[in-house]
Amino acid sequence: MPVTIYDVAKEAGVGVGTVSRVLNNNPRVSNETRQRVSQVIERLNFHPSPIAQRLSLRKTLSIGVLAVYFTRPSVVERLRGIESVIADSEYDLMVYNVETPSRRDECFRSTASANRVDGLIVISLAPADEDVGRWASAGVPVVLVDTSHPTLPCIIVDDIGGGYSATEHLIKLGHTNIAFIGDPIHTAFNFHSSRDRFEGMCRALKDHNIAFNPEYHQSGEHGREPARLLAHRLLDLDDPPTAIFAASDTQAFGVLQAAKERGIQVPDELSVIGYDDVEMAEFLNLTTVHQPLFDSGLRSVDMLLQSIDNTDPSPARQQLPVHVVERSTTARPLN
Amino acid sequence: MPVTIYDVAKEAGVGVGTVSRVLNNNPRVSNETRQRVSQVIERLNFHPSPIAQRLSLRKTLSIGVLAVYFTRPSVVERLRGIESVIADSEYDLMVYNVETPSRRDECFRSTASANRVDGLIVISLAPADEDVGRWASAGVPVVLVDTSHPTLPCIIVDDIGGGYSATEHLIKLGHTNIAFIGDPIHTAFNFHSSRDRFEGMCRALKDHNIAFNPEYHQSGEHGREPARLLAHRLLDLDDPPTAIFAASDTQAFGVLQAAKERGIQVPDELSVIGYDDVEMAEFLNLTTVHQPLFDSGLRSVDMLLQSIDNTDPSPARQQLPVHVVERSTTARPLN
DNA sequence: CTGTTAGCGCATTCAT
DNA sequence: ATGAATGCGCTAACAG
Repeated sequence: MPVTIYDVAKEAGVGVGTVSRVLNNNPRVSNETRQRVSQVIERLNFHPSPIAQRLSLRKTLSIGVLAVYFTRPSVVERLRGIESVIADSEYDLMVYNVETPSRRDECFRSTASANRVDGLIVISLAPADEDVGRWASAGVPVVLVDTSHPTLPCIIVDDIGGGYSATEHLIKLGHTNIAFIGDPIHTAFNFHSSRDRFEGMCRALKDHNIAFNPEYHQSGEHGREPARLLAHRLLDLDDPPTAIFAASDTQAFGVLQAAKERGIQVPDELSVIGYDDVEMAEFLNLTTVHQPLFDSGLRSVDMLLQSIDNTDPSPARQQLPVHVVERSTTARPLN
Repeated sequence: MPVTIYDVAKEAGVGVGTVSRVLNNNPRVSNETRQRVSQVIERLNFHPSPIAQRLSLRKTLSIGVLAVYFTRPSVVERLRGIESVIADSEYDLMVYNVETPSRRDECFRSTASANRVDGLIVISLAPADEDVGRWASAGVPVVLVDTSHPTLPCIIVDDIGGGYSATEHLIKLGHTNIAFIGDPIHTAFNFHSSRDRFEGMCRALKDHNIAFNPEYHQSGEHGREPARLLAHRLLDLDDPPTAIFAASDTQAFGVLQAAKERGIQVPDELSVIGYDDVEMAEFLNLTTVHQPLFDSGLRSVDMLLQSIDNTDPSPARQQLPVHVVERSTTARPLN
């Protein structure tokens, strides 16, 4: 039913090889026949079958993106960066959303067989050596975003540094009673960012000789609502914190909500700082740590395309900068 | 380099046909050989090449989703619905994000050649008859979401009804000075939802014998910031509205921001109602019109898969219900 | 039940 | 410069 390269060849009175050549802008074809063939292609509205091309080329012409909770604002922003460069390439974008460990394993496995994707971008998921081995032996280039592995190229942000900066910002304002709200220590996906940001906080505290009250460390499922509950718990303390550092903007929003519910003024009675600088952060005037999400997606594709072309196996490692964006949820403590 | 079906066949001492049969659970294989072949498949870690399968089956085994601004909260939610059912199917998900008319046209065209996708879901973009014709002649099933066409199956929400309900909610509260903030009348993509919601508003006003002040109709680029500016313009009026209906939650957020900037109390001095009920709406206690976004994605895939299997050309048309969710940004007008 | 073979639509030698 | 032939990896129809 669909028109094939043979139809074009016959109609133009040439061989399929010639048609293929004009299709691929191969210079080894006379201008005259090129014209003629092009006309026929146009007239027959012929489009080469991507699938046949792929089989013949032994390439899938598509790159896969493996994301956890691709509905989260930060992930969406990364995806947008990825899509923006893929759109201008010859590749198709295949999205795999994972929300359970089993789904993750399935995705890790299925992408590791040849002929599925020409390259893979993994966001925030830490692959095991075993997974990395499978990709390697299948010859599938992989670049990691917001996660890392010794033998894989990756784009990371300095979460420890970010946590440090956020805390330092608070300290310089005069806070010493600083609390932290983050993800559980052990998540199903072994996320590291919340942990690292907390680590950065601890270092900053230590560098400034501020003792950390263990009660000030609260963690729970990622999300606004859990964070709201944790904030209440913090505010219920005999000696409540004067500032709260949330491991993500989403969680910071929960803190804001809790403060509002108790009639606690932000930033006068309580300073709040988040992390990510998602779009809503600006709207809510949330002081937060900005990280280049869109850019991280962008760069990951660049790296991937590069490692697809070059067989250069240099496991590059880019660390993107972060900086705190001061808005109106942080201020000097009252007394 | 990759292990093929031939390798398996040779290793197992059978023909490729047999291997193919066990691969596809064809019953015409003795249990004994099935065992043996399976073992070899396992041992060689063989995975059939999807591309070769596709070429042979004359199916792409992938479905495309064409979305505008897939970073918008409402779109993300739809995508999530789509992905959730695709993940459990044999199909791959290819995402095409369009942010310019030319990119849209390119996508419309490229998906309309056979062998690109087995089916297509188009979100919020209104295809021209010409496009529809191309898909039809290429034999590509298409289902529309949040947009429609006489000859295509589509999932829509009752935007007019939603606009009507939102307005009625305001009217019942006692408002008569009701303004509207929406997208431009003519957008690059000819979006209809904002228009329809406004239409619903007009009908409600008319049914309640309330005259509409033309000055109360403001439209501008979609987004929080433009909406904020429009809200200020509204509030600058000699006879400012006591309630504002925004065509989307994002725009309602802009209105909230403007009110805050002027120290206008919401809902006491100004009622605000949005549309969509995105996640942030709940956080901000925004009264809004809820529409089943996730569900719309879900259903669209169901319809698509169905119209891929059945050659049943019944252009189904599902209209999903909407309802206003009353939270804390609407109240009786002051006087 | 199972092996063999002919496509699927295109890219690519290899001759010419 | 161009046509013919071969292969990409798999499915399905056809023999046996």
